[in-house]
This record gives sequence, C-alpha cells and structure tokens, in this order.
Amino acid sequence: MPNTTSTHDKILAQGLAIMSQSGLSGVTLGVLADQVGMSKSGLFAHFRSKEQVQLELLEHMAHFANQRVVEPAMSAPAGLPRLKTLVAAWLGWAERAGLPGGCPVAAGLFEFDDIEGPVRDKILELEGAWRSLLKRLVGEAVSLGHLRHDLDVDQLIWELCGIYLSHHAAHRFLRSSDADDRAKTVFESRLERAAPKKSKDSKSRD
Amino acid sequence: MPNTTSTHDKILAQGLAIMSQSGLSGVTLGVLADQVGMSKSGLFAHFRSKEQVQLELLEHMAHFANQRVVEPAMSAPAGLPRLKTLVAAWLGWAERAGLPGGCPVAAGLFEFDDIEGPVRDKILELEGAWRSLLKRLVGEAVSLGHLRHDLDVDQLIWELCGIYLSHHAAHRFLRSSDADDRAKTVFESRLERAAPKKSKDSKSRD
DNA sequence: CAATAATACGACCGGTCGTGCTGTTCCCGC
DNA sequence: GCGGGAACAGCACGACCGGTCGTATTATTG
Repeated sequence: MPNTTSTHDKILAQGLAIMSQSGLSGVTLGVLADQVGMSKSGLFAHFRSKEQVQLELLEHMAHFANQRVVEPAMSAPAGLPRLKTLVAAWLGWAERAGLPGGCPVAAGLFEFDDIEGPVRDKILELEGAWRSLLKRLVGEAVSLGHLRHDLDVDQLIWELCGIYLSHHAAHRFLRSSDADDRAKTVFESRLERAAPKKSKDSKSRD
Repeated sequence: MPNTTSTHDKILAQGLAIMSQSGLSGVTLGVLADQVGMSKSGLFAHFRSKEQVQLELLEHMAHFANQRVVEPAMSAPAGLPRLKTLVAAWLGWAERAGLPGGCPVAAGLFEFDDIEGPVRDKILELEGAWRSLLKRLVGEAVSLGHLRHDLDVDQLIWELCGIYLSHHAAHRFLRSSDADDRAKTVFESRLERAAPKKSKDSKSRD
C-alpha cells in the first residue's frame, strides 16, 4: 500500500498545523475533521479517544521535528560546530518547517503546567528528550575541548532554553523583527564564556 | 455602595486564581460563577461580554502585580539595588502572591500569539509596560554608574525575559527545584558582564 | 459470488459554552 | 406604604464539545 498517504497520516499532518496555531486544546475533533475533509465520526474511528489524538500528534511532531532539526544538524562536525548548527536550526524551526504557529511544545510548557495527565507526561518526555540531546552535544563539545571542562552543562542548557523561549515570545507574540539577532547575540556571548580558557586576556577571572 | 467588597471585585479576584491555573481561556463564565457562588447570568450582568471579563481580569492582574511586585521594589535604593530587588520579586511572584498557577501573562504570551483581538492587544500592552519599567530601571542603573554606559539595554531586557520564561517553565512545568538557583546564577553572571569596566571590586559585596 | 473487514458517513447523545430575556428579591427615597 | 431601580436568579437559545451508533460503500478474501 505505497500509493496513498494513509488517512491516519493525513489527520496527523493537518493536526500538526492546527496545534501549532491554536495549541493542543485547539485541536478539536470537529475542526480537525473539517480540515482533513471528513466527518467527525469517520475521523474518530482512527483513534480511541481525543487524548489518543493528542498523544499521537505529539509523537508525530517529535518525529517531524527530529528529521527537520536534529538530523540535518548531525551532519555538522561533532562538538561545537554541531551544537551551533543545532541551535541555529532549533530557533524558529516550526515556521521554517511550514508550521504557521510556533513550536507546539513551547506553548505546551505553559498550557499544561497545571493540567495533569498523559498529555502532560508526554510533553514532559519530549522536553526531557530534547534537553538530553542538548546535553549530549554540549558534553561532546566539552570532551573535544571546544568548551571548558569545568562548564556547568545543566546551567548552560537551562539558559539555552531561556533563549529559545524568549525568542519565541519576541518573535511570535511581540512580533519584533530583532528576535533572531537578540538570540544570536546572547548565544554567542554565552558560548564565549563557555570557551576554554586562553591566555589572551586576564579578564575572565571567575 | 454597601460596605462589602463589591460583587464585581469578588468576581475579578476569583477569576484571577482561575486564570493563573487554567489560562485566560480557562476562565469560563460558568466556572467563574460557580467559584463566586452565583449564577452564570447574574455574573454576566456585570459585564457586557466574556471578552470584557477577560480584559478587566488582565487589568486587575496588572494592578495586583503592580502592588505586589513593583511597589515593594521601589523602596529599594535607585539603580542596581532596585533592579536586583525588582527581578527577585518578579521571579515566581504569582505563587508568592497566592496565585496557584503561574504568571498569567507568561502563559498568555504563548496562548495568544496567534489569536488576534483586544485580548491579545491588552496582553501586548501589559508586556510592553513591564518591559518599559525594566528599561527604566536599567537606564537608571546605567545613569548612576552601576552598569556600564555602553550597555545594550534592550538586549539585557530581552535576556531577562528569557530568564523569567525559563524559570517559569523549569519551575512550573518541569517542577525542578533548582529553578531559583539557575535563574539567580545566570542573572548575576549577566549583571557582572554589564558592570562598569574598571572592575576594582572593593565594595560590591552585597 | 458470497462473506467479511475496513472505512467513512450522518444522526444523535448529554454536556458546556457564551449570551440574551424575563422575572424575582430587596433596598431606598418619597 | 409604595414605586422604582439595581442586583441577581431562572430559563432558553444555538453553537460546539467528545463520543456512540447504525449504516452504506468499498476492498479483500474464500
């Protein structure tokens, strides 16, 4: 059955667009069915519940983001170049990937901070996986001597996530045009402080 | 006007709690009426529309946050001390003020990034006012020589907002206990880089 | 060809949403 | 005491929610 993209996949693809614009709770069975061009009940037959739709949607987005953000970055040389490439591909990835709204996970971090359940757990899992990936790349950069050995890796990642969120807010909500520049500036400045010590200037003295 | 706090105010107070937990779209007339202890239509009579409820709720929150965060910080000495006090009062202010969910504006930045209308405009206004305040305090710190005169003020504020958002995500979604420490670490490190050049630190030991 | 399984449809359920209209209660000035 | 007006409740509406059911079309299989 290679010919058609299955209805199931079509549903997930459409749902991804809605989710990025209106958040996970904006993905309604009715509007999703309309978007796909089928009846609500016909759509529902593919899933056991709405929650199942949400979970599969998140899973689908993770896979989508993986091949749009992670995989391309992996072809860069290991260490600092790869980290830089990944971060560059990360910021604003959703728009670049054709998602009209922003990154659904970023929105989910605030939408589901107090809503317990499998959906929250799934977002938690995705976010954890992402931070693990960041940690791995940073760790490689440290091992290769691209970043200082006494670097607080978790602290750096925490700050990277802050850059991402601020970029998201500035770009998508405030719609300010300098979001990319601001993010680039603070990222590079942060990397500079994480660079191995050199005897170039005695100013880095912490 | 009778002695008691007016029903109108009681509605806004209850709505604030709901908004912090479930977001602005979680503030439903029915839920809100239940919480206040009156009928949906009785509550509705106080407002012209649900949108009016949302707008007044945002306004109410701004006033509330102002007296809980801004005003106390204003008693600190002008310049860097005041800025530090404000930021310290800012991070996690909502919980400290008795709001069970996080900061509603932070959530609103992601909830309404693609939903046009007066509500979005209101959040935009609040966020703009907040950043203006930050800018004013940073500017004062620069004028007083507490921060370097060639500081990129907007860049600093952009990063401060990133710290706030990352703190919100780490604390409220990830529920990690080190959010305060992480935020404090990056904030102080950032201030250090914004300090005036001649770093003969003989007195800065707060 | 008949039987079956997959797929999708339309109608419909109980419930909640925002929002009006119609009363009822109750305080206040006359 | 009475009339009036504000504050609130009761109720109904249409739209939409997640979800179920029966059914029609289609494809596969025996």
